Amino acid sequence: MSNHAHGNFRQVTPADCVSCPAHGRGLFAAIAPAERDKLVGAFRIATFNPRETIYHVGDPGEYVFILHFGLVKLLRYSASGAERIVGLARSGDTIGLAALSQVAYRRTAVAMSACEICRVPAALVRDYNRRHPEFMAAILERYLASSDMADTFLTELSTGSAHQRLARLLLYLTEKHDHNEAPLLTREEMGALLGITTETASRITAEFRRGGLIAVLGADRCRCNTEALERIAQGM
Amino acid sequence: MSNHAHGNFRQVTPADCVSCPAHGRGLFAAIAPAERDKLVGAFRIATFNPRETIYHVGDPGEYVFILHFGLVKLLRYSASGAERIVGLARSGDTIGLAALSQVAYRRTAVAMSACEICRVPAALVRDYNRRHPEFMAAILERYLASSDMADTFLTELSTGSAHQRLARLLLYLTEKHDHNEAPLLTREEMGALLGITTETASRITAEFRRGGLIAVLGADRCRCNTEALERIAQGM
DNA sequence: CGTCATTTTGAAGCCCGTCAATCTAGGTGG
DNA sequence: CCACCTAGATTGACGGGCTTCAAAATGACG
Repeated sequence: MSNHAHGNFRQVTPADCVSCPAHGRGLFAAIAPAERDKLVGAFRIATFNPRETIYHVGDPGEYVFILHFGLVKLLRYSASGAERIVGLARSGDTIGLAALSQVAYRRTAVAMSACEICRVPAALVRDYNRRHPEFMAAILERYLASSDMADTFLTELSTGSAHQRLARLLLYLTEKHDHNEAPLLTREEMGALLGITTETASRITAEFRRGGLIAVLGADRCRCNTEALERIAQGM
Repeated sequence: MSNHAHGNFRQVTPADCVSCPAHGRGLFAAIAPAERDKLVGAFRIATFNPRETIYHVGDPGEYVFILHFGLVKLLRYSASGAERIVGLARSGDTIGLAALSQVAYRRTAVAMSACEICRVPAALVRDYNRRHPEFMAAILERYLASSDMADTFLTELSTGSAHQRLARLLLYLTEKHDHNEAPLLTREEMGALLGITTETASRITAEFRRGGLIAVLGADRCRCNTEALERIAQGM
């Protein structure tokens, strides 16, 4: 199964939660540590390299995943086989919520960078919620966040000119980082995210770089001129 | 408040649930009738005319709404004020789920046709779930459906040529009706849904009509040649 | 150094956005 | 009853932005 093909899954101890990169932000952020310590025995931590699949559309939904660090893309495939990115997950985000409804995953989740995730059995979440109904608030909060992101994708990243879309994407990716840094996606990923071709993504990225709107730092990071990108995002 | 500006809200009795157009499909479809009868006293049924607002983005989320019949659009406004339709609701669908998280509505819900809705206090749903944790499954199912729709909007209705998008939209609207009928949207609504201009929506609609791909029935209904539209949707 | 994937750039064509005019239908008041 | 008004739909003309197809450049890696 593709969700077992990669990542070294190791057991989780209460100590892991204390030092967790997503501490205070994950699905279980709000529950009492003593309660959480009773659950973590069933958790597993795993790392993924770029391009590795965390779960695949159609896989039976047995786990939800809490992203500790890294960037994950959520994919749907069109009838023609082309992939479209319908969501992104970052540190603290929970993915695979469909597992809570005991159905197969609706999307494919693929690491875009080095990632660490915490794998939680969906049955355990359902059972815990049965005994602590107030936990539903935490679950609904995740779904609300995912619904919000979908709206952002539709309003910000799927409308306007290609220049505007790419500017908005860079600003979106900058949000969660310091010093106006953002992960630099491949041109193909930009295309799949924005509904444009790889060539157009490349052309505009190169243009932004020449114009000093972005500065490439490493192989996969860049620094953004947010003020200038903001102007482009708004169509000026 | 815009969600009180329209619609005649009237009390609900158990008898209403028996004859409910969304019977067997609404949020409370799975619970025991005896249990439901204890809740319905707090429900309110209302009707809305086209263009009337059910709730507005920013309104405090106090209710979830179960759509009995009709078509509702869910809107987000871009920074420039242009409206983008990020979702549609049809018979049996539940809207306003953000209310369960005790936050303001994230979208605006507007009737596109004559609608009847059942208004349910969010506090009542949260309370019922506290006493019957297994009810969470029904709630998660609604969120999953809304997530699925968002993915469809991104993959089917925001990619490909304008011809493809409009064909896919007509097929999507046909799904829930007999005899290949579909509600006929205004050109402006088509544009807001597909990320194209009103003029383009008009041009292609007229083209489809001339080509016999759709036949206008009344002011707001049409019959679709699904086989031909299917071919266009796939890019032939 | 050679290979392969990715990125960049070029050239041509078309789809769609923009601006504008015309047409249609429904509603109102004289 | 009809002239008038208005909102929405339709159609035209034009230009530009994006896609498509193609080739060259870059860079990672054995």
